[in-house]
Amino acid sequence: MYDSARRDVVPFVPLRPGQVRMYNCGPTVYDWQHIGNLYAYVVADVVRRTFEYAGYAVRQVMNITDVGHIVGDVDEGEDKMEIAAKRERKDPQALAAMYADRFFEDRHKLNIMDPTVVSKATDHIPQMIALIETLLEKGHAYVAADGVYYDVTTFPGYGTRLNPELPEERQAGARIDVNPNKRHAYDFALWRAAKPGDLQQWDSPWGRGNPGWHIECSAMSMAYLGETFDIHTGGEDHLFPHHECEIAQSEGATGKPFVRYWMHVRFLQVEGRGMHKSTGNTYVVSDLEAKGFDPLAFRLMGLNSGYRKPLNFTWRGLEDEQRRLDRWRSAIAGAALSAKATAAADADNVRQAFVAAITDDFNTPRALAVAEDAIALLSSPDRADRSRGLGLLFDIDRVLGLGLAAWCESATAIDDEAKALLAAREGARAAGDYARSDKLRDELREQGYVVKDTKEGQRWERVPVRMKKDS
RNA sequence: GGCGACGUGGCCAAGUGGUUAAGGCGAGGGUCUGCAAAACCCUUAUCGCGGGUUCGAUUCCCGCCGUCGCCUCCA
Repeated sequence: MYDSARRDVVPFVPLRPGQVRMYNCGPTVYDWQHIGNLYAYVVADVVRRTFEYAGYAVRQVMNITDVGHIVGDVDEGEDKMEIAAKRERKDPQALAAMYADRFFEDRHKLNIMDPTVVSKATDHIPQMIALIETLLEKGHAYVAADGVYYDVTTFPGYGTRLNPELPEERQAGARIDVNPNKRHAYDFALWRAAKPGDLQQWDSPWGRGNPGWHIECSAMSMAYLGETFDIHTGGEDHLFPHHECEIAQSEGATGKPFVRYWMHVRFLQVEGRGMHKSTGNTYVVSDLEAKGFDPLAFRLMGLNSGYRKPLNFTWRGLEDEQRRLDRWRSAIAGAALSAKATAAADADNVRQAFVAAITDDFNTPRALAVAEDAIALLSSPDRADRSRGLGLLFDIDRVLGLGLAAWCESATAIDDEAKALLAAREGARAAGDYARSDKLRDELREQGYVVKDTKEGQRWERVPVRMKKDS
Protein backbone atom coordinates (compact mmCIF):
# COMPACT_ATOMS: atom_id res chain seq x y z
CA MET A 1 0.00 0.00 0.00
CA TYR A 2 1.01 3.61 -0.55
CA ASP A 3 2.15 5.45 2.55
CA SER A 4 1.97 9.23 2.39
CA ALA A 5 4.78 9.52 4.91
CA ARG A 6 7.21 7.45 2.87
CA ARG A 7 5.73 8.69 -0.37
CA ASP A 8 6.00 5.22 -1.81
CA VAL A 9 4.21 1.92 -2.08
CA VAL A 10 5.37 -0.31 0.75
CA PRO A 11 4.33 -3.73 2.03
CA PHE A 12 1.81 -3.65 4.84
CA VAL A 13 2.98 -5.20 8.08
CA PRO A 14 0.54 -4.91 10.98
CA LEU A 15 1.63 -3.86 14.41
CA ARG A 16 -0.09 -6.92 15.87
CA PRO A 17 -0.22 -10.08 13.78
CA GLY A 18 -3.62 -10.62 12.24
CA GLN A 19 -4.99 -7.29 13.37
CA VAL A 20 -5.43 -3.95 11.69
CA ARG A 21 -6.15 -0.83 13.67
CA MET A 22 -7.39 2.03 11.55
CA TYR A 23 -8.60 5.53 12.22
CA ASN A 24 -10.66 7.51 9.71
CA CYS A 25 -10.83 11.25 10.01
CA GLY A 26 -14.54 11.83 10.27
CA PRO A 27 -16.76 14.71 9.27
CA THR A 28 -17.75 17.88 11.02
CA VAL A 29 -21.48 17.46 11.23
CA TYR A 30 -22.76 20.94 10.68
CA ASP A 31 -24.38 20.25 7.32
CA TRP A 32 -25.11 17.50 4.84
CA GLN A 33 -22.07 15.52 3.80
CA HIS A 34 -21.63 15.85 0.07
CA ILE A 35 -20.54 13.11 -2.29
CA GLY A 36 -16.92 14.18 -2.03
CA ASN A 37 -16.97 13.50 1.69
CA LEU A 38 -18.78 10.22 1.18
CA TYR A 39 -16.26 9.15 -1.42
CA ALA A 40 -13.50 9.36 1.18
CA TYR A 41 -15.47 6.97 3.36
CA VAL A 42 -16.11 4.60 0.47
CA VAL A 43 -12.35 4.38 0.13
CA ALA A 44 -11.91 3.78 3.85
CA ASP A 45 -14.62 1.13 3.64
CA VAL A 46 -12.80 -0.66 0.84
CA VAL A 47 -9.63 -0.60 2.88
CA ARG A 48 -11.41 -2.15 5.82
CA ARG A 49 -13.13 -4.75 3.64
CA THR A 50 -9.89 -5.63 1.91
CA PHE A 51 -8.17 -6.39 5.17
CA GLU A 52 -11.13 -8.38 6.42
CA TYR A 53 -11.17 -10.28 3.14
CA ALA A 54 -7.51 -11.04 3.71
CA GLY A 55 -8.39 -12.49 7.10
CA TYR A 56 -7.42 -9.64 9.40
CA ALA A 57 -9.51 -8.53 12.34
CA VAL A 58 -10.04 -4.84 11.72
CA ARG A 59 -10.73 -2.33 14.43
CA GLN A 60 -11.97 0.77 12.66
CA VAL A 61 -12.53 4.02 14.49
CA MET A 62 -14.09 7.13 13.05
CA ASN A 63 -14.64 10.41 14.78
CA ILE A 64 -17.65 12.66 14.54
CA THR A 65 -16.62 16.24 14.99
CA ASP A 66 -19.50 17.88 16.76
CA VAL A 67 -17.47 20.75 18.10
CA GLY A 68 -17.31 23.78 15.90
CA HIS A 69 -14.12 25.11 14.47
CA ILE A 70 -13.13 28.44 13.14
CA VAL A 71 -14.13 29.16 9.60
CA GLY A 72 -12.20 32.27 8.75
CA ASP A 73 -9.81 34.39 10.69
CA VAL A 74 -8.60 32.98 13.98
CA ASP A 75 -9.79 35.95 15.97
CA GLU A 76 -12.82 37.17 14.16
CA GLY A 77 -13.82 33.93 12.56
CA GLU A 78 -17.03 32.23 13.42
CA ASP A 79 -17.31 28.63 14.06
CA LYS A 80 -19.11 26.30 11.73
CA MET A 81 -21.30 24.78 14.34
CA GLU A 82 -22.25 28.19 15.62
CA ILE A 83 -23.15 29.49 12.20
CA ALA A 84 -25.22 26.45 11.38
CA ALA A 85 -26.85 26.48 14.79
CA LYS A 86 -27.92 30.07 14.31
CA ARG A 87 -29.03 29.38 10.77
CA GLU A 88 -31.26 26.54 11.76
CA ARG A 89 -32.10 27.88 15.20
CA LYS A 90 -31.04 24.74 16.93
CA ASP A 91 -28.61 24.13 19.68
CA PRO A 92 -25.34 22.68 18.45
CA GLN A 93 -25.89 19.26 19.98
CA ALA A 94 -29.24 18.73 18.29
CA LEU A 95 -27.87 20.01 15.03
CA ALA A 96 -24.87 17.72 15.18
CA ALA A 97 -27.03 14.74 16.05
CA MET A 98 -29.33 15.43 13.13
CA TYR A 99 -26.57 15.74 10.55
CA ALA A 100 -24.72 12.77 11.99
CA ASP A 101 -27.87 10.70 11.49
CA ARG A 102 -28.15 11.85 7.92
CA PHE A 103 -24.52 11.06 7.36
CA PHE A 104 -25.05 7.50 8.50
CA GLU A 105 -28.18 7.14 6.38
CA ASP A 106 -26.17 8.13 3.34
CA ARG A 107 -23.33 5.84 4.30
CA HIS A 108 -25.74 2.95 4.52
CA LYS A 109 -27.13 3.74 1.10
CA LEU A 110 -23.59 3.42 -0.17
CA ASN A 111 -23.10 0.14 1.69
CA ILE A 112 -20.41 1.67 3.83
CA MET A 113 -20.02 -0.49 6.90
CA ASP A 114 -20.34 1.10 10.31
CA PRO A 115 -16.96 1.55 11.97
CA THR A 116 -16.21 -0.57 14.99
CA VAL A 117 -16.23 2.58 17.07
CA VAL A 118 -17.78 5.93 16.26
CA SER A 119 -16.46 8.53 18.67
CA LYS A 120 -17.92 11.96 19.14
CA ALA A 121 -15.63 14.80 20.06
CA THR A 122 -17.97 16.13 22.73
CA ASP A 123 -17.82 12.79 24.54
CA HIS A 124 -14.05 13.00 24.85
CA ILE A 125 -13.34 16.43 26.24
CA PRO A 126 -11.69 14.95 29.39
CA GLN A 127 -9.32 12.85 27.27
CA MET A 128 -8.38 15.93 25.27
CA ILE A 129 -7.76 17.94 28.41
CA ALA A 130 -5.60 15.15 29.79
CA LEU A 131 -3.57 15.07 26.61
CA ILE A 132 -3.08 18.83 26.67
CA GLU A 133 -1.91 18.58 30.28
CA THR A 134 0.65 15.99 29.30
CA LEU A 135 1.89 18.24 26.51
CA LEU A 136 2.19 21.13 28.93
CA GLU A 137 4.13 18.93 31.38
CA LYS A 138 6.50 17.87 28.66
CA GLY A 139 7.09 21.41 27.56
CA HIS A 140 5.47 21.06 24.15
CA ALA A 141 2.73 23.54 24.92
CA TYR A 142 2.25 26.87 26.62
CA VAL A 143 -0.63 28.84 28.01
CA ALA A 144 -1.34 32.13 26.29
CA ALA A 145 -3.91 34.84 26.77
CA ASP A 146 -6.52 33.21 24.58
CA GLY A 147 -5.81 29.54 25.03
CA VAL A 148 -3.20 26.84 25.04
CA TYR A 149 -0.89 26.44 22.08
CA TYR A 150 1.48 23.80 20.85
CA ASP A 151 5.03 25.05 20.44
CA VAL A 152 6.10 23.56 17.13
CA THR A 153 9.75 24.38 17.74
CA THR A 154 9.79 21.68 20.42
CA PHE A 155 8.97 19.01 17.88
CA PRO A 156 11.78 18.53 15.39
CA GLY A 157 10.57 17.91 11.89
CA TYR A 158 7.18 19.45 12.48
CA GLY A 159 5.38 19.86 9.19
CA THR A 160 7.73 17.65 7.21
CA ARG A 161 6.55 14.16 8.00
CA LEU A 162 3.93 14.07 5.30
CA ASN A 163 5.19 17.02 3.29
CA PRO A 164 8.53 17.51 1.62
CA GLU A 165 8.26 21.22 2.15
CA LEU A 166 10.01 22.65 5.16
CA PRO A 167 7.80 24.79 7.33
CA GLU A 168 9.95 27.86 6.93
CA GLU A 169 9.37 27.67 3.21
CA ARG A 170 5.69 28.03 3.72
CA GLN A 171 4.34 31.49 3.93
CA ALA A 172 2.80 31.63 7.33
CA GLY A 173 -0.11 33.92 7.28
CA ALA A 174 -0.55 33.71 3.52
CA ARG A 175 -4.25 33.29 4.03
CA ILE A 176 -4.83 34.73 7.43
CA ASP A 177 -3.02 37.03 9.81
CA VAL A 178 -0.85 35.41 12.43
CA ASN A 179 -2.34 35.47 15.89
CA PRO A 180 -0.09 37.72 18.05
CA ASN A 181 -0.68 35.52 21.10
CA LYS A 182 1.29 32.71 19.51
CA ARG A 183 5.03 32.41 19.96
CA HIS A 184 5.58 31.06 16.50
CA ALA A 185 3.51 31.45 13.41
CA TYR A 186 2.96 27.70 13.13
CA ASP A 187 1.99 27.11 16.69
CA PHE A 188 -1.53 25.77 16.76
CA ALA A 189 -4.33 25.85 19.28
CA LEU A 190 -4.89 22.96 21.67
CA TRP A 191 -7.47 24.78 23.72
CA ARG A 192 -9.26 28.02 22.98
CA ALA A 193 -10.61 30.26 25.66
CA ALA A 194 -14.34 30.76 25.35
CA LYS A 195 -15.52 33.93 23.75
CA PRO A 196 -18.68 35.61 24.95
CA GLY A 197 -21.67 33.92 23.42
CA ASP A 198 -19.95 30.66 22.50
CA LEU A 199 -22.63 28.05 22.48
CA GLN A 200 -20.23 25.21 23.13
CA GLN A 201 -17.84 25.55 26.04
CA TRP A 202 -16.43 23.35 28.77
CA ASP A 203 -14.52 23.82 31.98
CA SER A 204 -10.82 23.18 31.87
CA PRO A 205 -7.75 23.94 33.98
CA TRP A 206 -7.39 26.99 31.72
CA GLY A 207 -10.89 28.27 32.18
CA ARG A 208 -13.94 27.71 30.09
CA GLY A 209 -13.34 27.14 26.43
CA ASN A 210 -13.33 24.56 23.66
CA PRO A 211 -10.74 22.26 22.18
CA GLY A 212 -8.58 22.96 19.15
CA TRP A 213 -9.37 21.06 16.03
CA HIS A 214 -6.45 18.69 15.90
CA ILE A 215 -6.48 17.48 19.46
CA GLU A 216 -9.64 15.42 19.17
CA CYS A 217 -8.17 13.02 16.63
CA SER A 218 -5.07 12.46 18.73
CA ALA A 219 -7.05 11.94 21.89
CA MET A 220 -9.69 9.65 20.43
CA SER A 221 -7.42 7.57 18.26
CA MET A 222 -5.18 6.88 21.21
CA ALA A 223 -8.16 6.13 23.41
CA TYR A 224 -9.47 3.43 21.10
CA LEU A 225 -6.46 2.25 19.15
CA GLY A 226 -3.50 2.77 21.43
CA GLU A 227 -0.55 5.11 21.18
CA THR A 228 0.65 3.51 18.00
CA PHE A 229 -1.69 2.10 15.40
CA ASP A 230 -1.60 0.95 11.81
CA ILE A 231 -3.55 3.13 9.42
CA HIS A 232 -4.86 6.66 9.45
CA THR A 233 -6.97 7.91 6.55
CA GLY A 234 -8.17 11.32 5.49
CA GLY A 235 -8.62 13.63 2.56
CA GLU A 236 -5.67 15.13 0.75
CA ASP A 237 -6.46 18.44 2.39
CA HIS A 238 -5.44 17.00 5.74
CA LEU A 239 -1.82 16.45 4.81
CA PHE A 240 -1.09 19.84 6.25
CA PRO A 241 -1.74 21.09 8.80
CA HIS A 242 -4.16 18.65 10.40
CA HIS A 243 -2.18 15.43 10.25
CA GLU A 244 1.15 17.09 10.89
CA CYS A 245 -0.37 18.56 14.03
CA GLU A 246 -1.75 15.20 15.07
CA ILE A 247 1.71 13.68 14.74
CA ALA A 248 3.29 16.47 16.74
CA GLN A 249 0.68 16.21 19.50
CA SER A 250 0.62 12.46 19.72
CA GLU A 251 4.30 11.72 19.44
CA GLY A 252 5.12 14.73 21.58
CA ALA A 253 2.95 13.32 24.32
CA THR A 254 3.87 9.64 24.07
CA GLY A 255 7.34 9.65 22.63
CA LYS A 256 6.22 6.76 20.45
CA PRO A 257 5.47 6.49 16.73
CA PHE A 258 1.86 7.51 16.12
CA VAL A 259 0.75 6.04 12.81
CA ARG A 260 2.43 3.39 10.70
CA TYR A 261 0.69 4.04 7.39
CA TRP A 262 -0.95 7.25 6.23
CA MET A 263 -3.52 7.22 3.46
CA HIS A 264 -4.82 10.34 1.78
CA VAL A 265 -7.72 10.29 -0.61
CA ARG A 266 -7.52 12.56 -3.62
CA PHE A 267 -10.45 14.92 -3.93
CA LEU A 268 -13.42 14.28 -6.11
CA GLN A 269 -13.96 16.83 -8.84
CA VAL A 270 -17.08 17.76 -10.71
CA GLU A 271 -16.76 18.03 -14.47
CA GLY A 272 -13.02 18.39 -13.98
CA ARG A 273 -13.33 21.32 -11.62
CA GLY A 274 -13.17 21.59 -7.89
CA MET A 275 -16.38 21.02 -6.01
CA HIS A 276 -17.26 24.03 -3.92
CA LYS A 277 -20.34 25.35 -2.33
CA SER A 278 -19.51 28.74 -3.78
CA THR A 279 -19.62 27.39 -7.32
CA GLY A 280 -22.83 25.54 -6.62
CA ASN A 281 -21.61 22.17 -7.81
CA THR A 282 -21.76 20.25 -4.58
CA TYR A 283 -24.10 17.29 -4.56
CA VAL A 284 -25.46 15.07 -1.86
CA VAL A 285 -26.69 11.52 -2.11
CA SER A 286 -30.31 12.55 -2.32
CA ASP A 287 -29.48 14.64 -5.39
CA LEU A 288 -28.39 11.45 -7.12
CA GLU A 289 -31.53 9.65 -6.02
CA ALA A 290 -33.70 12.53 -7.20
CA LYS A 291 -32.29 11.99 -10.67
CA GLY A 292 -33.16 8.32 -10.48
CA PHE A 293 -29.75 6.91 -9.72
CA ASP A 294 -29.03 4.14 -7.29
CA PRO A 295 -26.51 5.44 -4.75
CA LEU A 296 -24.56 2.25 -5.35
CA ALA A 297 -23.88 3.45 -8.88
CA PHE A 298 -21.94 6.23 -7.21
CA ARG A 299 -20.08 3.71 -5.12
CA LEU A 300 -19.20 1.85 -8.31
CA MET A 301 -18.04 5.11 -9.82
CA GLY A 302 -15.75 5.60 -6.87
CA LEU A 303 -14.35 2.11 -7.29
CA ASN A 304 -13.70 2.74 -10.96
CA SER A 305 -11.05 5.29 -10.09
CA GLY A 306 -7.93 4.93 -8.02
CA TYR A 307 -8.07 6.77 -4.72
CA ARG A 308 -4.79 8.54 -5.37
CA LYS A 309 -6.01 10.11 -8.56
CA PRO A 310 -8.76 12.66 -8.86
CA LEU A 311 -12.19 11.16 -9.36
CA ASN A 312 -14.03 13.14 -11.98
CA PHE A 313 -17.71 13.09 -11.14
CA THR A 314 -19.98 13.75 -14.09
CA TRP A 315 -23.62 12.89 -14.60
CA ARG A 316 -22.69 11.10 -17.76
CA GLY A 317 -20.14 9.08 -15.84
CA LEU A 318 -22.72 8.21 -13.24
CA GLU A 319 -25.06 7.01 -15.98
CA ASP A 320 -22.27 4.81 -17.30
CA GLU A 321 -21.79 3.21 -13.92
CA GLN A 322 -25.52 2.85 -13.38
CA ARG A 323 -25.71 0.96 -16.68
CA ARG A 324 -22.85 -1.23 -15.66
CA LEU A 325 -24.45 -1.93 -12.29
CA ASP A 326 -27.76 -2.77 -13.99
CA ARG A 327 -26.01 -5.12 -16.36
CA TRP A 328 -24.22 -6.88 -13.52
CA ARG A 329 -27.43 -7.27 -11.58
CA SER A 330 -29.30 -8.51 -14.58
CA ALA A 331 -26.62 -11.04 -15.38
CA ILE A 332 -26.48 -12.23 -11.78
CA ALA A 333 -30.22 -12.58 -11.42
CA GLY A 334 -30.42 -14.39 -14.74
CA ALA A 335 -27.71 -16.84 -13.84
CA ALA A 336 -29.08 -17.41 -10.36
CA LEU A 337 -32.33 -18.75 -11.77
CA SER A 338 -30.54 -21.71 -13.24
CA ALA A 339 -27.40 -22.12 -11.21
CA LYS A 340 -26.31 -21.99 -7.61
CA ALA A 341 -23.22 -20.17 -6.53
CA THR A 342 -20.32 -22.40 -5.68
CA ALA A 343 -17.79 -21.10 -3.20
CA ALA A 344 -14.87 -19.45 -4.92
CA ALA A 345 -11.79 -21.62 -4.81
CA ASP A 346 -8.63 -20.07 -3.45
CA ALA A 347 -6.75 -21.27 -6.48
CA ASP A 348 -9.30 -19.90 -8.94
CA ASN A 349 -7.34 -17.76 -11.36
CA VAL A 350 -10.00 -15.07 -11.42
CA ARG A 351 -9.97 -14.88 -7.65
CA GLN A 352 -6.21 -14.73 -7.65
CA ALA A 353 -6.26 -11.94 -10.19
CA PHE A 354 -8.70 -10.09 -7.99
CA VAL A 355 -6.53 -10.53 -4.92
CA ALA A 356 -3.49 -9.35 -6.86
CA ALA A 357 -5.37 -6.22 -7.91
CA ILE A 358 -6.92 -5.27 -4.62
CA THR A 359 -3.74 -5.90 -2.63
CA ASP A 360 -1.84 -3.66 -5.00
CA ASP A 361 -2.59 -0.47 -3.08
CA PHE A 362 -6.33 -1.13 -3.30
CA ASN A 363 -6.42 -1.02 -7.08
CA THR A 364 -10.19 -1.11 -7.43
CA PRO A 365 -10.26 -0.19 -11.13
CA ARG A 366 -8.22 -3.26 -11.89
CA ALA A 367 -10.36 -5.28 -9.52
CA LEU A 368 -13.44 -4.24 -11.47
CA ALA A 369 -11.84 -5.38 -14.69
CA VAL A 370 -11.31 -8.78 -13.04
CA ALA A 371 -14.90 -8.80 -11.86
CA GLU A 372 -15.96 -8.38 -15.48
CA ASP A 373 -14.35 -11.75 -16.18
CA ALA A 374 -16.60 -13.26 -13.54
CA ILE A 375 -19.60 -11.49 -15.04
CA ALA A 376 -18.76 -12.98 -18.42
CA LEU A 377 -18.98 -16.45 -16.91
CA LEU A 378 -22.62 -15.82 -16.04
CA SER A 379 -23.74 -15.99 -19.64
CA SER A 380 -21.90 -19.19 -20.34
CA PRO A 381 -24.04 -22.08 -21.60
CA ASP A 382 -22.27 -24.28 -19.09
CA ARG A 383 -24.04 -24.31 -15.75
CA ALA A 384 -20.79 -24.96 -13.89
CA ASP A 385 -19.38 -21.76 -15.34
CA ARG A 386 -22.39 -19.82 -14.16
CA SER A 387 -22.09 -21.29 -10.69
CA ARG A 388 -18.45 -20.45 -10.59
CA GLY A 389 -19.14 -16.91 -11.80
CA LEU A 390 -21.74 -16.34 -9.12
CA GLY A 391 -19.47 -17.68 -6.44
CA LEU A 392 -16.63 -15.47 -7.60
CA LEU A 393 -18.78 -12.38 -7.71
CA PHE A 394 -20.24 -12.87 -4.27
CA ASP A 395 -16.74 -13.45 -2.99
CA ILE A 396 -15.30 -10.40 -4.71
CA ASP A 397 -18.22 -8.29 -3.59
CA ARG A 398 -17.21 -8.75 0.01
CA VAL A 399 -14.64 -6.11 -0.86
CA LEU A 400 -16.47 -4.13 -3.53
CA GLY A 401 -19.52 -3.83 -1.33
CA LEU A 402 -22.12 -3.50 -4.04
CA GLY A 403 -24.57 -5.72 -2.26
CA LEU A 404 -24.74 -8.22 -5.10
CA ALA A 405 -25.71 -11.22 -2.99
CA ALA A 406 -28.55 -9.30 -1.36
CA TRP A 407 -29.66 -8.04 -4.72
CA CYS A 408 -29.65 -11.54 -6.10
CA GLU A 409 -31.79 -12.80 -3.27
CA SER A 410 -34.44 -10.15 -3.70
CA ALA A 411 -34.26 -10.31 -7.47
CA THR A 412 -34.99 -13.99 -7.63
CA ALA A 413 -38.09 -13.84 -5.46
CA ILE A 414 -41.37 -13.75 -7.31
CA ASP A 415 -44.94 -13.56 -6.08
CA ASP A 416 -47.81 -15.81 -7.14
CA GLU A 417 -49.65 -13.18 -9.11
CA ALA A 418 -46.64 -12.53 -11.29
CA LYS A 419 -46.17 -16.26 -11.65
CA ALA A 420 -49.70 -16.56 -12.99
CA LEU A 421 -49.14 -13.75 -15.46
CA LEU A 422 -45.98 -15.39 -16.67
CA ALA A 423 -47.80 -18.66 -17.18
CA ALA A 424 -50.53 -16.88 -19.10
CA ARG A 425 -48.00 -15.15 -21.26
CA GLU A 426 -46.24 -18.39 -22.02
CA GLY A 427 -49.53 -19.81 -23.15
CA ALA A 428 -50.26 -16.81 -25.35
CA ARG A 429 -46.88 -17.05 -26.96
CA ALA A 430 -47.29 -20.72 -27.60
CA ALA A 431 -50.58 -19.93 -29.27
CA GLY A 432 -48.97 -17.22 -31.36
CA ASP A 433 -51.08 -14.51 -29.74
CA TYR A 434 -48.37 -11.86 -29.63
CA ALA A 435 -50.70 -8.97 -28.98
CA ARG A 436 -51.82 -10.61 -25.76
CA SER A 437 -48.30 -11.68 -24.87
CA ASP A 438 -47.00 -8.14 -25.28
CA LYS A 439 -49.83 -6.84 -23.17
CA LEU A 440 -48.97 -9.27 -20.42
CA ARG A 441 -45.35 -8.25 -20.69
CA ASP A 442 -46.40 -4.65 -20.05
CA GLU A 443 -48.48 -5.73 -17.08
CA LEU A 444 -45.60 -7.62 -15.59
CA ARG A 445 -43.42 -4.60 -16.11
CA GLU A 446 -45.82 -2.60 -13.99
CA GLN A 447 -45.65 -5.24 -11.31
CA GLY A 448 -41.91 -4.81 -11.30
CA TYR A 449 -40.79 -7.66 -13.51
CA VAL A 450 -38.94 -7.40 -16.79
CA VAL A 451 -39.57 -10.30 -19.10
CA LYS A 452 -37.16 -11.38 -21.77
CA ASP A 453 -37.56 -14.18 -24.27
CA THR A 454 -34.67 -16.51 -24.74
CA LYS A 455 -34.24 -19.72 -26.64
CA GLU A 456 -35.09 -21.55 -23.43
CA GLY A 457 -38.28 -19.59 -23.04
CA GLN A 458 -39.19 -16.59 -20.95
CA ARG A 459 -36.83 -15.16 -18.45
CA TRP A 460 -37.81 -12.57 -15.91
CA GLU A 461 -36.05 -10.29 -13.52
CA ARG A 462 -36.89 -7.51 -11.15
CA VAL A 463 -37.02 -4.00 -12.46
CA PRO A 464 -34.13 -2.08 -10.96
CA VAL A 465 -35.17 -0.27 -7.80
CA ARG A 466 -34.43 3.14 -9.22
CA MET A 467 -36.94 5.16 -11.13
CA LYS A 468 -36.49 5.81 -14.78
CA LYS A 469 -33.68 8.20 -15.46
CA ASP A 470 -34.52 11.54 -16.96
CA SER A 471 -33.85 11.75 -20.64
C1' G B 1 3.79 33.77 -4.91
C1' G B 2 5.71 28.87 -2.62
C1' C B 3 5.09 23.46 -2.20
C1' G B 4 2.79 18.83 -3.80
C1' A B 5 0.02 16.08 -7.38
C1' C B 6 -2.76 14.94 -11.78
C1' G B 7 -3.34 15.54 -17.62
C1' U B 8 -4.22 8.21 -21.45
C1' G B 9 -9.48 6.59 -27.20
C1' G B 10 -16.19 10.29 -27.93
C1' C B 11 -16.78 9.94 -22.10
C1' C B 12 -15.02 7.48 -17.26
C1' A B 13 -10.44 5.03 -16.24
C1' A B 14 -6.04 1.08 -15.33
C1' G B 15 -1.09 0.43 -16.69
C1' U B 16 4.14 -0.12 -18.52
C1' G B 17 11.38 1.98 -20.21
C1' G B 18 11.02 -2.04 -25.57
C1' U B 19 6.02 -8.26 -27.44
C1' U B 20 -1.09 -6.85 -29.12
C1' A B 21 -1.48 0.50 -24.04
C1' A B 22 -6.63 -3.30 -19.05
C1' G B 23 -11.78 -2.65 -18.07
C1' G B 24 -16.50 0.05 -18.32
C1' C B 25 -19.91 3.37 -20.97
C1' G B 26 -21.03 5.20 -25.76
C1' A B 27 -20.80 4.61 -31.12
C1' G B 28 -20.60 1.65 -35.82
C1' G B 29 -21.08 -3.36 -38.20
C1' G B 30 -22.74 -8.48 -37.67
C1' U B 31 -25.16 -13.21 -35.55
C1' C B 32 -29.67 -14.46 -33.06
C1' U B 33 -34.87 -12.76 -32.80
C1' G B 34 -42.63 -12.28 -34.04
C1' C B 35 -41.48 -7.47 -31.49
C1' A B 36 -38.51 -5.93 -27.44
C1' A B 37 -34.51 -7.14 -24.46
C1' A B 38 -30.40 -10.07 -23.51
C1' A B 39 -26.25 -12.67 -25.20
C1' C B 40 -22.18 -13.44 -28.55
C1' C B 41 -18.50 -11.70 -32.53
C1' C B 42 -15.88 -7.56 -35.03
C1' U B 43 -14.38 -2.23 -35.33
C1' U B 44 -13.13 2.47 -32.49
C1' A B 45 -5.81 5.49 -28.76
C1' U B 46 0.69 6.26 -30.53
C1' C B 47 -0.77 8.26 -23.99
C1' G B 48 -1.40 17.65 -22.75
C1' C B 49 2.70 20.67 -25.57
C1' G B 50 8.15 21.46 -26.26
C1' G B 51 12.95 19.84 -25.13
C1' G B 52 16.47 16.20 -22.87
C1' U B 53 18.50 11.25 -21.03
C1' U B 54 18.45 6.33 -23.53
C1' C B 55 19.83 1.63 -28.55
C1' G B 56 14.53 2.68 -27.36
C1' A B 57 9.79 6.78 -23.36
C1' U B 58 3.32 7.22 -22.90
C1' U B 59 6.34 5.39 -18.70
C1' C B 60 12.79 8.96 -16.24
C1' C B 61 14.50 14.48 -16.13
C1' C B 62 13.60 19.89 -17.36
C1' G B 63 10.36 23.81 -19.14
C1' C B 64 5.49 25.37 -20.54
C1' C B 65 0.14 25.06 -20.46
C1' G B 66 -4.31 23.22 -17.94
C1' U B 67 -6.66 21.23 -13.56
C1' C B 68 -6.72 19.83 -8.28
C1' G B 69 -4.94 20.29 -3.13
C1' C B 70 -2.19 22.75 0.80
C1' C B 71 0.24 27.38 2.83
C1' U B 72 -4.13 27.24 10.57
C1' C B 73 -8.62 24.46 11.60
C1' C B 74 -12.70 21.92 4.83
C1' A B 75 -12.92 14.36 2.85
